[in-house]
Parts: sequence; structure tokens; C-alpha cells
Amino acid sequence: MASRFVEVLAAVAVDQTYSYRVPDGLAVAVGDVVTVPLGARATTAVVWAEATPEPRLHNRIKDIAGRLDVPPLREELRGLIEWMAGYTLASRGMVLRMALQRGELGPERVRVGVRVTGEAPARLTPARRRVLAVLADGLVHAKADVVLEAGASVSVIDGLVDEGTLTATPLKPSPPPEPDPGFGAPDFTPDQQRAAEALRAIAAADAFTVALIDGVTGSGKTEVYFEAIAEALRRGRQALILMPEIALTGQFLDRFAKRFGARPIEWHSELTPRARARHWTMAASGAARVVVGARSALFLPYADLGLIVVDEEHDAAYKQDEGVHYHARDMAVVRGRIARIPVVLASATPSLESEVNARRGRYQRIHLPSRFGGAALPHIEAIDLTRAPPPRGRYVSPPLAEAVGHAIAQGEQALLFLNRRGYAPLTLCRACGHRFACSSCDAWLVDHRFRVRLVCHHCGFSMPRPKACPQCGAEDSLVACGPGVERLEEEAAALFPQARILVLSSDRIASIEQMREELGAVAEGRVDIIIGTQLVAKGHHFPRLNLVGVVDADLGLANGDPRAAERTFQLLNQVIGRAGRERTRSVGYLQTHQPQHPVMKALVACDREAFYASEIAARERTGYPPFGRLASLIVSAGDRPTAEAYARRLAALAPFAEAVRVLGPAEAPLAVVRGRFRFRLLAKSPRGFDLSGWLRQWLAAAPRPKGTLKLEVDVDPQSFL
DNA sequence: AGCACGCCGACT
DNA sequence: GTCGGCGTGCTC
Repeated sequence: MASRFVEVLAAVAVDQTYSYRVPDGLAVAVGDVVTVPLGARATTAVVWAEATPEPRLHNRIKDIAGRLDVPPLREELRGLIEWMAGYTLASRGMVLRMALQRGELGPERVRVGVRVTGEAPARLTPARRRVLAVLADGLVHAKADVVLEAGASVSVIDGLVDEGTLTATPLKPSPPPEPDPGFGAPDFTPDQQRAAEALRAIAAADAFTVALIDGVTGSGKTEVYFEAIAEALRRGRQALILMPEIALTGQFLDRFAKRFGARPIEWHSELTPRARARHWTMAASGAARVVVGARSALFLPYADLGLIVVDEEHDAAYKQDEGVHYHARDMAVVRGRIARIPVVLASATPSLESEVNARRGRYQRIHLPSRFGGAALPHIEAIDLTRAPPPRGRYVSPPLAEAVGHAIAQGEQALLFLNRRGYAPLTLCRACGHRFACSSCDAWLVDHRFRVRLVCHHCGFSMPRPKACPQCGAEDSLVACGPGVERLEEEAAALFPQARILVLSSDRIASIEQMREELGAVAEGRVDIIIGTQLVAKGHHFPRLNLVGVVDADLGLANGDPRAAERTFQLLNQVIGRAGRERTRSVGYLQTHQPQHPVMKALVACDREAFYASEIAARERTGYPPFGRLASLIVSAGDRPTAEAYARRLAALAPFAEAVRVLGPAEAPLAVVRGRFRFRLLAKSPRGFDLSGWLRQWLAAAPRPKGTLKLEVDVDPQSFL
């Protein structure tokens, strides 16, 4: 019989598929996960197509080593992988690797069941007696349960199995409890009711559509999109909810359980390998009815995905900036199109991209204009720091301090928001002016008092805070400049000595679990003042919080990035929106040096429309996204001349296209990171231009980077400085 | 991505 | 002499 050959895509950094022979007796189909010998090792791979290999390859073709006992990758997911590789310029193998979770599917735990055979054991010890007592009913019991109930070790049971007194059988894993679409009937306002109806209709349509739920903070977006999930469940299909990783809180899982009577299946970076393998398989078998996960949950091999929800769709955390550069929100829309299913985007402050798509009618807008349960949006006031400055060396202005004091005296909570980790962003010597900078990055070292070290936020370098200046030797001459959350904590403790203060900052939080606990403490009212970085902005519900003070509202506007205004508007809106979820009166204060800035004015006036109108006009005028397309190329090398020379060479080799402009090379915004010198090129094209194709042409003409040189391509970069 | 192969310096 | 550092290129 003639041999059968297939094309196989290996989960390694290679774009090409390779031909393999299917050994006799092995049944494989396109989409099956296999192991193949590749070079000197074995790799996980996926059968990509049938093949008739080139004759000249014949003596080099190897056999597929074996087939993995996991569900195959369906056409839909293979299509997504192809599309993403084409769009992002990553190799197909690397994109596949993401879908297979680093190319290794961890071993799944096989639960073993045991039952008595009727044969008597040769010897009867006390431990054996207890085991047999537990199994006296003759039914199959899980081995782990018997160990627990009989108080005997595993070896006792294994010994009895060896003697034939017990038989062991693999136990089918018990399916997780299923969410029930009819469990907790929600009590909706007329607005919410209308929105829920629209979403139910969208979820029922079984077609690719994109809906944008645009609802103010606290409007009950989540409960409303749950109705779309319920509809998908009623139709027997799976649903996926994507969230920024940090927003995957216990609080959210509880809200889900309240509506559906069971928790969803989680997918995030902190799952153990076992749980990872189990959840992967449950997605593939369909046992996972609803998956809630961070961006990588988009690449699970769902058996029958019927709906994707992207919560907080504007969040920058959806952009992956390492390895394969992709934006999970955009890829969710692509997966929806490939799978012909609806995609629901939700945000209180939509990204400009989604807002423009909604205005053009490409996305269906579902508007939730008011807060749920009679709660009102916070009243927002700007505090002009030029008129009411804080005392020297302090960062909380008198009006804000007074408001916080008043709030906690009333038994309410206050949140002071400052998007800066550590104690102070800069340390300098009073005597000689020496500034502590990172030796391998173009950045100052941040003073972290909690860790008692000076830390680089870009490469992780840290050193103990010295007593004397390394430059001039002066003692006790070092001064901390500027505020970080730790310094703010010190100030708050001095202002309100009786208050219970909690700092929520990513470097203080060891795990998702720990964060869930700390947020629980806040929700239960065991904290008076919360001091937090942007971590607090993401989707948490603080029922007793009625005052938010933004300590430095201008912080995000300082760099010249065209997206800075959008980012700041979204972040501040989100943070202030934490307040007054359950009360009618709540306040947000913005400490700013520029109260006339369009972002501040829009926030104070609660005039979203004005903000979007001016921002859309500016992007349109300059041809920035979504009115034009961008790709960034970052060239880096161990020394500056090498990086610059290659970047210039690249620029000279750019293929001519009427529509495309190449800007640069210029030194990247962070010119040195981890001792690598970085230059940046930017390609700018009109909408609708095939930028990926043009980039591929460009890179094919360029010499491949050698030595320490590295080239990173980012299509649709998030920061486009 | 991971591994072998190759070419250079410093040691039992 | 050869052990081992990393830089380069290939994997059906």
C-alpha cells in the first residue's frame, strides 16, 4: 500500500509546514494534535493538510511519532491562526504555540476509582480493614476519597490492587456544574431591559455581528451582557468572556454565579499546569459552557463557540507586546467573523476605534445612559493646583484633604488614585545633583521604601538605597523627588492617623488570590482609605466608596503620544466611576495644573460627546488610527551604532508605495532598555491598505538581522509616539 | 523555539 | 592537547 503523507505545522518559531509520513496503523486527520521528530527532538505539532511531498524530499521524510489524545483543532481555530500569522507577521508556528499553550499540553490528572472484587486479601492489617470497610458497598469509589475516608495511605490501596482484592478503573472526570440560563432572573430597569432584548436578539441570530455596549460606569453592563450569554447557553452553545487579567476577580465570578447558579471556567496565567490542561480539554469537549479569561482564552479550541464578550474593550492590557504582537479585542472580532458568531464589546469609555465603528454603523450600539438602582454618577470637580497647591513636599491639596477627612468621618471610604508605584520616581543628591539612573536602561531608579531598594521599572534591576552619594560621598544628602503611592500612604497616615489605609499596587500583590482577598477587605468596609495605582480602576465594585481623589490627573498627558488624551480620559473616567455605586451622592476630584485641558473639561462637564468629537476630529486630521494604519518596527542591538546603521539600511530598502510613508528611524521613546539600544521606524498608510503584505515585502528585501541585532514588528501599535 | 555544529579562548 | 563559551543556521 502506498504511504500517506501530511503537512504538519510544528509549534516552533517556523512559518513553514513540513511533510511527514503517516505510519501504517495510525489514524490521523487534519487538525489532530501529534508529536513529530523535528531535528534532534520531538515537538508538538498539528496536522495542517493532506500532502503530496516533493520527490526530492523522499529520503528525508520522517514518520509522525504519535497522536495525542486530545480533541483536534477545528477549522475555525486553524483559520484564526493562519489569519493572525498573516496579519501580525509572526510565524504560523509561534501563533500555534500560543493556542497550544507554549507548545506543551500538560498531562491531565487521571482519577482512579477502585472497587472490591470479592477476593479475600492474604493478610488483613488494620489499615486494610478500614479500606475494605469503606468499600463494603461494592461500588466504585474514587481512590483519593478512600484514602481520606479510611485514613490509609495510597500504598495500602495499591497493595490490595496488586493482590487482586481490589480492581482499579480510570474514572471519568466529573463535569463541572453547568451554568443555568434561567437561574437568577434579573430585575432590570427599562433601559437595561431594552439593551438586554437587543443583546438576546444578537446572540440568537447565529451570525457575525459586533455590538458595542456603551454604558456609564455602574450602569449594569455586566448583568446586561449576561443575557446574551444566557441566550447562547439556551441555544446549547459555548460563550467566552474576555477580561483584562487583573479584573478577573472573585467578585466577578460571584456575580456570574448569582446569575447562572454556577461559576464559569477560568483561564488565566496563574492556573496550575494540571488545571490548564483540564480547562483546555473542557473547552475542546464542550464541557466548559462559559469560559472567563484573559486574552489568551481567545485561542482555546472551543467545541462550539457561539458568543464572545470583550469586557472593558478599551483596556490597553488586551495588547500583547511580546512574541506575537496582537490586540485581543481585534482578534476577538476576527474570530467572530471566521466562526460566524456575534461579538459583544463593552466599555464605559469605548476605544476610539470602536466608537468610530459604532458611528459608522459597522457596530451596533447599545447604549446604557444611566446608573443602575437610582445611583447617580459622581459629581466631578477639578482642583486647580496652581491656585490651591498642597504644602511643600506634600501632594494632597487642602480641599482634597478636607473632603477625604469629611468622608471618613461619615464612615465612608475614600480612594486616592496615583498611577505611580513605589515611594518616589527620582532620587537625587542635594549636595552634587547626582541622579540615580539605571545602568542598562534610559530611566531613573524608583525609590521603593517597602522593599528598601531603588528599582528600575524597565529591567527589574535594583540596589539597596545607599547612605552616601556615590558621586560626591556626601552623607544623608539624598532626597526623594515626586510622589508614588508609598509616599502618598505616608502623607495620608500623617493627615488621618486614625484611618485604616490600604495600598493596592501591582508590586505589593503576589497573586490573583491575594488581590481577591484585599479587595474583599475593601468591600467589607475594613478599610477607610484606599491608595491605588491603575490596578484599582479595573472593574472592581467598592460598595462603600463615595469619594475618589485623583492626585495627579496630568500624569498620563505628559508624554507626547497622540493616544495620551484618550488613555487619560478612559483611565480617569474609570477610576472616578468606582465611586458612588450604591449611593446617590458621590464626588470625584481631579488635582490638575491644567483645568482648561479638553480632557479635564470633558470629565468635569461629564461631556463624553465633546471629548470624542474633538479626539475624532484630531485623528482624522492627522491620519492616525482609526483613520489611517500604523506599523512600528523596533530595531535593537547591544550598541548604538549597530542599531542605528541597520535601522537606516531598513529605511532605505522600504518598497515604494504611493500610499505609505515611512517615518524615522528615530531613537525609540525609551532609547535604552536592558542595555539594548533601540531605534524605531513607523509606517503609516491609509485605512484599507494591506499594510501586512507591504511589510512582508519590505522584510523579504532586508538583510536578516545578525548578531545582537533584533527586529520587532508591531502592526497596529498601541503607543505611536 | 531548541538543538547541533562550528569556531575561538583557558585549563584539568 | 580538549573542554566549553556563544554565534549561526536548520528543522520534513
